[in-house]
Amino acid sequence: MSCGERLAQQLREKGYRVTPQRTILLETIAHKGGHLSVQTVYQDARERLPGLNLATVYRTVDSLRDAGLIDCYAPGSEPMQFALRDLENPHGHLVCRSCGEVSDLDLELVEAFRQRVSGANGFQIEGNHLTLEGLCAVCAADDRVKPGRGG
Amino acid sequence: MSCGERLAQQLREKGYRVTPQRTILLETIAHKGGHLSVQTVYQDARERLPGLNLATVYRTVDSLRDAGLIDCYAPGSEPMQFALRDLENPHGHLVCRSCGEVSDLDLELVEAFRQRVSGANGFQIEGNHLTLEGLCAVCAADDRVKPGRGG
DNA sequence: CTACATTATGCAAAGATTTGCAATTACAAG
DNA sequence: CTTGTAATTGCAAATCTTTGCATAATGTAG
Repeated sequence: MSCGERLAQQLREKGYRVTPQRTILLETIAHKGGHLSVQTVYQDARERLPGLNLATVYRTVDSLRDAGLIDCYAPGSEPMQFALRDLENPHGHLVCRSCGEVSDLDLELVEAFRQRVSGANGFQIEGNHLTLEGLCAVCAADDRVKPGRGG
Repeated sequence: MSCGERLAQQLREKGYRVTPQRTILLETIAHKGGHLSVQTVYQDARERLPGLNLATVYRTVDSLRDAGLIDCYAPGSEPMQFALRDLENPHGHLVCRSCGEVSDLDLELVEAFRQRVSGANGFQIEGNHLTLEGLCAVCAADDRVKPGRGG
């Protein structure tokens, strides 16, 4: 079973229908790998399925996210991005507000926090979808980045 | 010194210029209170400053966020929302993916997590801007919400 | 108060994302 | 394989958000 087929199977198990559009989008996402934008995936997938509509890509991304196959995040004010969820090594995302760099966040670190929040508020944070904004180590060290804004 | 004046002062101290637009937007935000959308604030502020442009509101919200006067978050797929930062009681936001409810997250809970992440990745999470998605206590208890999607 | 450098605004256009609706299609059941 | 229902798609239009550029305004220094 190919990678794309396995993902389609996961999707079906979540109660979603497996359509040619979704299959091709899933294959495209898996093939490209890394952090993707809607536009990127759209243009790539369109070569194999010319009639594909942008709205479908948006809706599919939403479905894939709901199904837990991909994780989404919005780096800064740029268009949304997403990545295939890594089942071997589940992790969150840390997005640097200054340089836009996206790094991985170990889920173990999240878990303790998750439980404390759950205990205090009853709120269930989604560890896997977790995306946090802030400053990466490099930019945080750079004093110029934010303070006072007085370059 | 009025509330709006104090906020304008904070803005100036961060290196931003204080313009009529910003002043009125700040007053509007402070006056309305709670969780606001760009549209809401735009329409309200426009009554006092008819020439006000929507792009200016977007840019101002961005500046206020940078200056740390407001906190932004995007509940679900709806338009962005924001709220005046509560200096007396700094907190993050918990947004329920199911019902959209926004609740407050005690910053103390975040702090320990923040430090662990900082230690592991050198990444500095912005506690004050922190907005987390997940399921609120009510929706999490509701079994129908997500699992299997086989309602 | 005046002049200056820089930042902010308005406007219009572009880009990103969502939504309503009719036609199509996947999947389950017979 | 045929039938029926509910989910999905494409399309077009509506929303939301960002951006380029010329003009106007702020805050600083003389």
